[in-house]
Amino acid sequence: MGVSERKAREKLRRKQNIIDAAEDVFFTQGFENSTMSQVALKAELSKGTLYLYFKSKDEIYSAIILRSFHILQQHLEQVLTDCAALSGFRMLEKVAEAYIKFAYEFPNYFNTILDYENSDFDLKNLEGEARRALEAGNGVIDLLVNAIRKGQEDGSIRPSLEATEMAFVLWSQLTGLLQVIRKKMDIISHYFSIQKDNLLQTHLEIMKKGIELLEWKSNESKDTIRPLRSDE
Amino acid sequence: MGVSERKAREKLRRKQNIIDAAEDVFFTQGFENSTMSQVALKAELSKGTLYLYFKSKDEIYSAIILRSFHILQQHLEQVLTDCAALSGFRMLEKVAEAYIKFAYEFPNYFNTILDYENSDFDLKNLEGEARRALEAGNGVIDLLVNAIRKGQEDGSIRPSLEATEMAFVLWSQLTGLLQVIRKKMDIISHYFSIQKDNLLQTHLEIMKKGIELLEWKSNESKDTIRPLRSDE
DNA sequence: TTCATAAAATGACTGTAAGTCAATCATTAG
DNA sequence: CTAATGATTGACTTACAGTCATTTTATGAA
Repeated sequence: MGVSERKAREKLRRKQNIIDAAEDVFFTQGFENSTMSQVALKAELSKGTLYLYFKSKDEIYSAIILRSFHILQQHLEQVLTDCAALSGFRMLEKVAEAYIKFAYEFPNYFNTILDYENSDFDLKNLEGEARRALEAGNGVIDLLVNAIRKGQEDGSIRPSLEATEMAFVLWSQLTGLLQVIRKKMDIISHYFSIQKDNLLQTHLEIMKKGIELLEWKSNESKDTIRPLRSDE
Repeated sequence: MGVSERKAREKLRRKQNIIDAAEDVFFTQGFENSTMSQVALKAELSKGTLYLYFKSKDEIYSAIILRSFHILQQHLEQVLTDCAALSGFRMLEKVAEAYIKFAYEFPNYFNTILDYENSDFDLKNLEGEARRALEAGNGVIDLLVNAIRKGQEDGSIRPSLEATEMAFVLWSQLTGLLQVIRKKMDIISHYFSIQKDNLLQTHLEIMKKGIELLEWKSNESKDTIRPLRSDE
């Protein structure tokens, strides 16, 4: 008969509509300054109805976080597909660049990822949208792990570091830097004369030296002393 | 006559009492779950009185953040004093270790620093306790900048990277990693078999390779290919 | 000691927003 | 057409941040 299937589809669609409306409201006014009534108005539903689809305001936000990770994951997967011919290390560089690009092209989605990173997750917390968001985040880590493994096999990445550990470290470090840039750059630049592009450049250079594995050639020992900046 | 001086001192002391009480309440129950009435009760004052000393609940939290940065700064300064004889790079390593130690010895203060890092600061936002917290944070960065400059002068740190930029990158990266460890480690370990100590170890190894400047000796080119793990 | 003035403290009150639920409306199937 | 099931509603409850008219306490001059 297909009635229950249709119902289920409609329920899904309405859930997505609510998330769309919530994104609109939250991204415009900020999560704290937004009310469920505003979301309801935008979704053309009553406040009570929202609670038939989501347990709480936070649950809606978790659904947006889940979206953010899915979008990020799609972008990173695209990059990895496009760069399949490159070395594992080069792929990892491309992924880092893609994450940085994501942070600037989708500032609102990136902000939700930052909120996710700062939220406490304990095992009780872990159900519904929140669990799905976590697993989507883990999916992004898996992409990194694969690139790192490839790099360790093709000899472009130091094999002495365990791939999963390295993936978490790289993800956490870059997210930390992007967080400072996003949240504090405007103000910091009143105290220090630094620019976000230079911070990212510095990060990428340090990481390159930190994880890349170079073939041994005596005239290329990049770790050794040099008179001046190697840039440009 | 000294009356107004005494008044000012008493005002300061009572402000600190309120912060003490707020720490107690916020650290026990979490900021969101705490009420101003609870803080007032703990401080043995009425709710209204709190607002004579602080503009808002957030303002009290900012005062706690300020404390956190002061405590961290004191610890890092102590380490830098103790290690004055070491190379700039070794000092930087010691500072990183001290920051990690701080995160574990003062979990509540460290958590407030994480909240600070995730909070939006725009120029209007920037007054009162919040401004002081920001400047205390900048003080920590200055410590790093000095160690880096020293390392670049004594030849232990790559001179090609600008010291202030590098300080921000190092601070942001390590904070990012500590954030993931603090907020997600419990749950992540149900999906990946990783341990916090290994993540920190990996981070420190990568950073060492990334920023340390080595004297050129052909038998020490650490970046070159090697058959197996170099650990142990 | 007394009293007027100012400073500090109070807690009942207001406004706002998350979340609930009894009542209403819509859909389906017999 | 109608009963039953499911979806929707918005007035209501609860909780808390922040306010302010009133009360209490401290100060210093007479």
